[in-house]
Amino acid sequence: MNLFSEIGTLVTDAIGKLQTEGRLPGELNLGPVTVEPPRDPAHGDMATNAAMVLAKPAGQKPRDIAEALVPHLSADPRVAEASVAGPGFINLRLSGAVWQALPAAVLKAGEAYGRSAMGQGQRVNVEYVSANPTGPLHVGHTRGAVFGDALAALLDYAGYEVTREYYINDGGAQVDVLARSVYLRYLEAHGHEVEFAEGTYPGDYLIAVGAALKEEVGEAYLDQPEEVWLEKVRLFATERMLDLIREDLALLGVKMDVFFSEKSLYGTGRIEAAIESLRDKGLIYKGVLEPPKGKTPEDWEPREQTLFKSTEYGDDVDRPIMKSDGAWTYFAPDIAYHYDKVERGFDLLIDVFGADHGGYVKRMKAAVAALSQEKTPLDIKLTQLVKLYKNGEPFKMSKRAGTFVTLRDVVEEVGSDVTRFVMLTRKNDAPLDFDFDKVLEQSKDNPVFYVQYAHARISSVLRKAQAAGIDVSDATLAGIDATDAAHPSELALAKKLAEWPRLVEIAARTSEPHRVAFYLYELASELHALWNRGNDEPELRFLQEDNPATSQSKIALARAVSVVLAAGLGILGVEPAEEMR
RNA sequence: GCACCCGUAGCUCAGCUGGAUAGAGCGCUGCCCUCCGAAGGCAGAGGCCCAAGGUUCGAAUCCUUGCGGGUGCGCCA
Repeated sequence: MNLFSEIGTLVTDAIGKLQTEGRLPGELNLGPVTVEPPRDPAHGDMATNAAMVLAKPAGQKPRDIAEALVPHLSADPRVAEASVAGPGFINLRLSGAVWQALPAAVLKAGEAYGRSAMGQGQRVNVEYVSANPTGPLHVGHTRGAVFGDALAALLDYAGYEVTREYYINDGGAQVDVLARSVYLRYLEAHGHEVEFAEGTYPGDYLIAVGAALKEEVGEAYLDQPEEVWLEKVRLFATERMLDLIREDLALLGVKMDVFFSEKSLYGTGRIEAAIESLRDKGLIYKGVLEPPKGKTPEDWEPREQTLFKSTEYGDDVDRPIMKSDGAWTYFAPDIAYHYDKVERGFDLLIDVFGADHGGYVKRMKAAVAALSQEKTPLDIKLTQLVKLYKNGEPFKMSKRAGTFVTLRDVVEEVGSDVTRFVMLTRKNDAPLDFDFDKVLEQSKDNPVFYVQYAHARISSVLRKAQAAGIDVSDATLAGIDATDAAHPSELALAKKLAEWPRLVEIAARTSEPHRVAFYLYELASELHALWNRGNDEPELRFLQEDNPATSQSKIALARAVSVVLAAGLGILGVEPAEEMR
């Protein structure tokens, strides 16, 4: 049930009629024809650009085509008025009956109102977070987690089959550093004095891991060389860190379908297989790269490395996959990992990276294009930095001292719902200011509160109606036309509801969950406007104590609003509030 | 130096695969609770959409160049 696509069909049908009449050429691309809400509500309920985009291919004036379409459009009972305006827009005003039937239709569909078949069950893999398993998640990861999770939910809602995936970087040198750091904590647990040198992780969160290691192995690793304990401690520590990360994600309500281990790619021939696949395409060679311009590393010297010819697929320079000492670079297992994703048969891959990985985008796309013979598209979404504030003052964190603001810090301070909603009220590629005090403010400039408040108000109406003995169950309301909700403010609300399915498709197509958050804010705003009018005009209140039938009619509209609010909040991963405290 | 992202109201930001007179919140000005659903609502002021070219019937949106800000740039992950 999507009013805009229904009217869209009406428009294309009308064009079809003109074609059979010979009034328009038979071969026309209807792709650019859109039906959308006009910017100015005075223009009507919907507007189509059909006449303008068909003018050139049809070799006719836009206004002439529009005039010819109008009679076919106004013949439909849903259309109250069709008129030509401006350069050739056709403005449509829909009959009151259409709007009055909408709430019931929403309630019949329930949470599924707004779900779309756009994705056609295509399989999408969304990879997000993928933080190194060397410590707890921090604020930056939080934004990636929230964004990726909402994007996944949005795509699911839009009809895609979504896999949520986390890539564990447990194969590189950083997990050795972790192991050595834990070993120091282990020594400490045995009462030794230790010092955290450069290149180790001094964070307190490893104290417990060191103690747990002592618990596990006793004195076995004391005074032993690295060869004895490194691998075992690494395993032990990464396991613990993953548990920690899983707990952190759970705090936000994020659940992954797949945790994919980088280590599983080593020693199994899988990296080699992926590289071979590239070699077969003539994309692997040995060579020496130019030093990077502008910021040349101190110790630069030309060395021969094994390179991937990523420039073939739009990258700026070819990228090393093997170091001069013969070990793989980080890029090699990444290629193998994406090769695996391609092989698993996904129709679309999405990676969510932090902005600091922006330089990685081109080479990754090049790799996937080469590995899949340009059949599997890879979309990479970057999430920009989060700046923390407290009382308007920037919140400093020191990574060197190992004290950084963690996901847990944030969620424990403001809660999962607020964290998620706030982080989704900004485009992913725009930096985000996160003020611990502002996000908890109970006022209009706090969108979380504002949207929750709207939902809570409707819940309150439902409770009061029930207490007054009025049947306001969804089943009953779904059979009631909102004929007693025909005031302009009420119609405005119904019209906003009609936009929901359309918005879902736009948001999914652009992979921009923030659009959902903004829509919810607008919908809440319409609700509050109507609600407040009830102060001055009691006949606009949802609950009319002395008239159960009218109440049901109006409450059907209100309930439809809360259904959509709940559906939208569901995509964002936020629990709708039944009452405000 | 190169690549990517960004530049919209005093501030923070939306802006629909290009569409009509560019929107919201904050701040500012004025108004709305003797009773009723004010954690709210209504109205107003405030714009060279960074600049200059180009494409188009039509550009904040697409292309080119310049300016300004952020991020990143071999054998780290």
